[in-house]
Amino acid sequence: MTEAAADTGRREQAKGERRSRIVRAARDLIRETGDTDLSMRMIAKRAGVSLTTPYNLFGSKRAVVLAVFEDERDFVVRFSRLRAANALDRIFDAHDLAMRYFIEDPDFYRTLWKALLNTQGQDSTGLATPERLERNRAAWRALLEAAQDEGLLDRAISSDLLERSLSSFANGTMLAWAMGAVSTATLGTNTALGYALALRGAATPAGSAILQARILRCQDHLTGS
Amino acid sequence: MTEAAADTGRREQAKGERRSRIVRAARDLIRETGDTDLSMRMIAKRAGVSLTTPYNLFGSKRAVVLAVFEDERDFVVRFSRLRAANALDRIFDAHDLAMRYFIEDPDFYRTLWKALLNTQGQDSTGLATPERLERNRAAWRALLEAAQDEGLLDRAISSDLLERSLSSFANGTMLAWAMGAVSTATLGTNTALGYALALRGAATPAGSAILQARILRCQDHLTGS
DNA sequence: GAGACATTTGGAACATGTTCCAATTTTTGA
DNA sequence: TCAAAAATTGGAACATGTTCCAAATGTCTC
Repeated sequence: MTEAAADTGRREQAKGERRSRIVRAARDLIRETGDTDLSMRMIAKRAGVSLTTPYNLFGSKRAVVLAVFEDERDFVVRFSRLRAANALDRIFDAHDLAMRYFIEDPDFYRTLWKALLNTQGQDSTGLATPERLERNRAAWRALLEAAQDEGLLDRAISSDLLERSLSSFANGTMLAWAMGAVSTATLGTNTALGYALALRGAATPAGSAILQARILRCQDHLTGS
Repeated sequence: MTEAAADTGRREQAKGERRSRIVRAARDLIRETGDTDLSMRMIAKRAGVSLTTPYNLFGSKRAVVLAVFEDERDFVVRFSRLRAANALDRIFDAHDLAMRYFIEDPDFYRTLWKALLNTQGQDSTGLATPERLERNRAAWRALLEAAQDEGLLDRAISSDLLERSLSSFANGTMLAWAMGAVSTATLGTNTALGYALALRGAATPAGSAILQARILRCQDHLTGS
């Protein structure tokens, strides 16, 4: 009996097996039928389990979809590889990294988003698992603090609150996108513009110049051809 | 037969009567039972109409809720009465005006928001009627352009895009609030901070000073006691 | 007033998310 | 090996949003 037997017992292992089969079934169904026909009964049938099993393992349809979302999207691990010259550019590289998912597979992620917005129950756990959320926030805060260290962002403005603002802005744009008010083509530039504006509101003179250039570039891209 | 008889016929009048009875019933139900028990069958019973009538008149439950929302909330008409010294302060006064609804009646509006987020159908008409949306946007744009005229915001940055950014930010924060990630107590300051950051990203040096003060004030309010 | 028209009505129906239950299978611990 | 514990299973049930239908009710035009 090993020391880590507690979470590797046959029972837990089978549970994990079923769990991932359900997530995979949900993902494949969204990929294939895009939005329509994503019912718990179908997911269960596809995963080869009973209808009640997903409820035992996840609790609700929303939780299943959330698991699909988090299974697909873990870009934070790639943050360390960003190599842009200054911290502000690294922030926008990270932003590109995050957006790429949505832009390259819009139908899939739009469906996911819309499903996550359905919070008729009283749980409403937000758009990510608490742990995942905290990891993401910490990664973004690190980027912001690097920009402060490089003298591009004002130290007087809390990196925590700034991160919160950027995140709210991103979610607002994603919401507009999920509802069809923002096209996939302009999604990336739209959020980049918002990031640049908010960051410039917290920038030192040195950072402000860099960000102004980016703002104007985004603007050209959105208004010009 | 009067000149405006076309839309005042007995038939249309009765329709409008039923329409407003349904909206009123939905509003009262949300007010009384807060979130739970807002079903089409209940709305219909309360309004004294058949279950199919709301579908004839509005099309979906979401459309009924949207009608409740717009019936309650038309703050734009009060914009003209804002009398703050400079255009930037007027923007924040307008923001306060908009937020007051949510802060003074959080349960009601949270329920409304959550219902509007449910877009399982393929219509997904956004968070407001197109006409209403355009009116709101125009009002905000006017405020932003006034700030440009007063030399507080940079003319090089499009008021249209800036408005879009502010609106996305507000929606993102409202989303977090509707999902419980942001408390009602901090909702106003949270959105104000985001507005101040984004606006400062588009400000002239004169405007920048005003906004920096506001940013620090918001920050104190959010972090301090 | 009479017929043509438009709407509402009641009711049933469907697919959905979710919960409950007793019966069954699988895993665990001695 | 065997009994106890834990989980899945099948099935039914409930409330929901939504749609369909024939019958009834109202309104308009002549």
